[in-house]
Amino acid sequence: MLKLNDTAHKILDVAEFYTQTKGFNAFSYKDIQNDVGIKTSSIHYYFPTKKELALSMTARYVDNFHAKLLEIRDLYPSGIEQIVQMAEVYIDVVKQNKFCMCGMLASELTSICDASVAKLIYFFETVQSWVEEAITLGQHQKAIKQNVSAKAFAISFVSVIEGAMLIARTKGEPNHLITVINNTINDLKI
Amino acid sequence: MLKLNDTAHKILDVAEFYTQTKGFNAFSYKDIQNDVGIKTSSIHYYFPTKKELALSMTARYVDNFHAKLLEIRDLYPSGIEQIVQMAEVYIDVVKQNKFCMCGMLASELTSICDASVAKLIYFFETVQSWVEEAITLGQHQKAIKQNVSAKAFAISFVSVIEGAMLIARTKGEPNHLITVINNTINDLKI
DNA sequence: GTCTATAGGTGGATAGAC
DNA sequence: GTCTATCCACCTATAGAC
Repeated sequence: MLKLNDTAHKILDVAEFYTQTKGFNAFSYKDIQNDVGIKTSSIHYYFPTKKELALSMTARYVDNFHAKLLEIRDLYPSGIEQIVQMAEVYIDVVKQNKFCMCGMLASELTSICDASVAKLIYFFETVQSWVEEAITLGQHQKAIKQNVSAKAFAISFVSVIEGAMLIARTKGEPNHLITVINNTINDLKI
Repeated sequence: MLKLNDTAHKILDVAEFYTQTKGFNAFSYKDIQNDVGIKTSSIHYYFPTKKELALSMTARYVDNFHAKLLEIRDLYPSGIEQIVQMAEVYIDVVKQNKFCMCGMLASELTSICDASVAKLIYFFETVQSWVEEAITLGQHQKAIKQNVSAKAFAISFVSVIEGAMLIARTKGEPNHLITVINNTINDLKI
């Protein structure tokens, strides 16, 4: 990720917020102007086009999210607890009436550039790999059923979270996501 | 659903196509004008506002999708085969580089009216109920594991399909969705 | 780096003729 | 029902002063 100054970060904060709450096509440079207190022309100084803004925003989000996952891995020695904590991150997102930024941009795929799409692909693969390793760890710790395929579970788990967030969103509360996560994790346990 | 004439249906066809491929916020009345061959002002004759267009489009889509599910139920006596056929419908959508309309609108939730949101909620509940009944049927037919909770499975299955469609979309091909579906259905079988 | 000013286009929507 | 004509607000983006 290129280094960004404070103003650039504030711009990305606002862009990120609107992307996760309303969608990338549902906010404008004027919205950023109002929230950051900087003119639209100054936003163009940092991000010449909206597509470039999307790329910087996505790159930063993907890096931050990955860092959060690595932090969870450091903090929790239990594989199953790592999965629970990761799920908690997503539940928090829905509690704030937000959607996963990468899920949102996946839906608005035609509005972003190829480099941003590549970041989305990398994001989902990274999260899947992280889940796969947590599952494998949990199996070594005899806390997760041995007949579960860590890889297959990881692929489905990321998908089910993304989908459940979307459905939870329609109801304005996270219960749907929480139910899906609880059922899925309970099925894992020995 | 209110009765619509041929022109209204053509307008909705185009709006539906763009919503599923690009998103509701990513097309304009001018796009419809170009594809249908009718001026934007005439579109407003049928659908005074874009939000009303969204509502009619959603209502029609939800009805059509439900009819398709009932048709599958009529055609296939096997519960497990009903699930396979339902999954096939979603795979076809992704093959056309489309996303589920209701998933798309769930992401763009802030751009539609409350009545449309209610249709989305109804849609996901309807599909879940249909899946639940197919699972219960498959269990009576001794083709699906008895220890599976039909209700819990249905909730997760709809979520996993929506999420897997979104992730498959980033790669431009349906393999991710197909993998998730195959893994999920294989786990069901006795 | 941030501003004013503005270009040039597109958005949804309306009035009124036919 | 469909058209022409038009409104005006908004959009992304740029030029150039400070």
